[in-house]
Amino acid sequence: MYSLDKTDTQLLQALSADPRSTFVALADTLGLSRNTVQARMKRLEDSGAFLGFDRRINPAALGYPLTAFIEVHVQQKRLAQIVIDLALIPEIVQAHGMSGQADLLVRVVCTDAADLFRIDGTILACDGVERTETSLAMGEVIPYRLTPLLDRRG
Amino acid sequence: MYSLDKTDTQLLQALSADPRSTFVALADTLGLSRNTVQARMKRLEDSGAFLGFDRRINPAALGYPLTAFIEVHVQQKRLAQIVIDLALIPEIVQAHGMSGQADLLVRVVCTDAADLFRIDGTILACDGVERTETSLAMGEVIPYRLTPLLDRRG
DNA sequence: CCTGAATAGGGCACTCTGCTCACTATTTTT
DNA sequence: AAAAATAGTGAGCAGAGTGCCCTATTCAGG
Repeated sequence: MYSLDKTDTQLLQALSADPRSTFVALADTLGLSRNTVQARMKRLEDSGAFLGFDRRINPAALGYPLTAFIEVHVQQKRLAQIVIDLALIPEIVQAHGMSGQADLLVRVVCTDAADLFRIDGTILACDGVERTETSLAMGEVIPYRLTPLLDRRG
Repeated sequence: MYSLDKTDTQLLQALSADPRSTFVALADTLGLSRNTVQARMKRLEDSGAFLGFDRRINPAALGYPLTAFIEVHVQQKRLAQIVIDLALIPEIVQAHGMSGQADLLVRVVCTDAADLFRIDGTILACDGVERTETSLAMGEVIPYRLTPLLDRRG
């Protein structure tokens, strides 16, 4: 496994600060040549340091202003099938398999409280799902970030 | 508030399929002129349909292969200060304020179980934090997606 | 019937990209 | 110590994409 050196970290920092910035701009910022930046970026991509590109879409713009997290308790041996069933529910935007109280942590978006109630029902209706616990997200008090981790590497 | 029409939805679909695709490519795919695509994208940007750009970085590449979710119960009137304190912990990559069982749902990354234990301790040490419940994420069984929602508008 | 919005098509200067090549340091291997 | 791999630099070039401009056409609503 490839491990990042200081220059790589600086690259990632610069990219976090401005994900749109071009190779030319990065080279300029870090005082490297464009070739070097390009080579390192390619290496980072190949090594899997990037999960990909993203133009993040606001669910609210799509008409789903509410986000909720639903803990799902299931019959564990049916887990695989349940995941397949859940994947069919469009309002589920993400799900993690968990080790802990719940078996699954599901993130859903919805139009309003009634919609959330309906989605919860749909989840409960899946064969093998035993119980759910719903929590409405009031806000993202710490928006997703990796900057502090990058900064610590100096 | 601007509401998306069919063409906008198709644009977002095409972008979800390939976030890197250029205006030229989008115009080509949808059978529109480049000017139209550019105009619509600008409108979408201005209307807040995009949350921004992202070159997603793999925390594992940074040396944090583990992800966990920690439910945090707090003295509610100290919530604001607690959020500030939590924001100082670099391993916290995201946090939501919740209405439900817990007051906060915190997402952390860590190097190993011992590291998670330490981070949990740091959270508990914050003034006003009463209790935490930690769950280790075993995997992202449904990766973040908005495609099904977009497709439904078809 | 007229107006305004959306779209299309053309054009132009500029930047970025992907690629290649030659040259220089630095480090590793033999 | 000599040879070889590795990383970086600087230059150049063709192609693609962008941002911006202007104009013509279509079409729905007043």
